[in-house]
Amino acid sequence: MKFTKATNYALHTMLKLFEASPVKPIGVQELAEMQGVSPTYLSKILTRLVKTGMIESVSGVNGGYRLSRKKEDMTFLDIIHAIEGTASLFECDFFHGDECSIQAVMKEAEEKMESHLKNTKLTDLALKQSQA
Amino acid sequence: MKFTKATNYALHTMLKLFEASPVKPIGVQELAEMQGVSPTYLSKILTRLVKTGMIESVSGVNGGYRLSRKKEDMTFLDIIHAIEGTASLFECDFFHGDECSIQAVMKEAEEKMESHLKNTKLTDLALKQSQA
DNA sequence: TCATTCAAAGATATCTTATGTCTATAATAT
DNA sequence: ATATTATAGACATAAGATATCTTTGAATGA
Repeated sequence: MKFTKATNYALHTMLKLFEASPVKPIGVQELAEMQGVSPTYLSKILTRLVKTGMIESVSGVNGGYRLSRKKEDMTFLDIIHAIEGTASLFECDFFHGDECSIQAVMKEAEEKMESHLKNTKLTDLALKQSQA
Repeated sequence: MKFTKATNYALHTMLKLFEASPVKPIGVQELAEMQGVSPTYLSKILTRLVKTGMIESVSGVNGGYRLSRKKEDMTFLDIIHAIEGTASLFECDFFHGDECSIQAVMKEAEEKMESHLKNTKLTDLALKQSQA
């Protein structure tokens, strides 16, 4: 079990967009080069962020991507869910009488992780960096 | 990102062994049938638990598997690590000046989950079931 | 209007991992 | 000895990750 590279690309791109102008979009070309990944592949990842409404895409000359929401709202969990999906990390499909007690524990554990990711926003990270 | 089915098999098997006799082993045949998985495949999974010292195997007639440690010591995290490995769930291999701040957040989140899995033992689960 | 510059979407390719099966081998009890 | 059982290794298949390439469509600037 591992987070996908796509999630890493998404997080780094979001951080970059966060630090950039909220008006002038950044082309996928530049974003991709920055991370050593092909533009078309990154674009495919970013399209998923567009669909969740976290970023906007602008076609045409001088187009690209920029944040769409208030900066303060962007949580790690939002970004991760957009890429990895929202399904539970552990699913027991055996037939038990009622709910699987093992699954209950796994779910609790997952919620601890998600809670931290939900409470951490891009803002927090930018703040951290400016302090360093 | 998902936990593997192998982890689910391992957890359920451990719970079964936990509830069973600490002396008389249970054959992989029975354990496999219980979960609708082939004996050789389950055996491959259980061998990893043997290598970490959590369970013992007994060859030959009336052989099988049984717990090897004190029941109170068995944590979810031990079992999961034995199957999934202990590597971090998120690894940023980009070149940043110092540590990647995104990775730092992800690591914290993972530790929240691991903390819960480390503090939850098979004992806790058995207790829960007897109460229900 | 027209050419250029972009993102979006679809088809396809490759590699890795998950999820097994099958067979041969070693250990053990009767 | 023989039947039973775990172990190990080779092998097979399917799914997911990680892309690339090409076409399409939208927006802009001239």
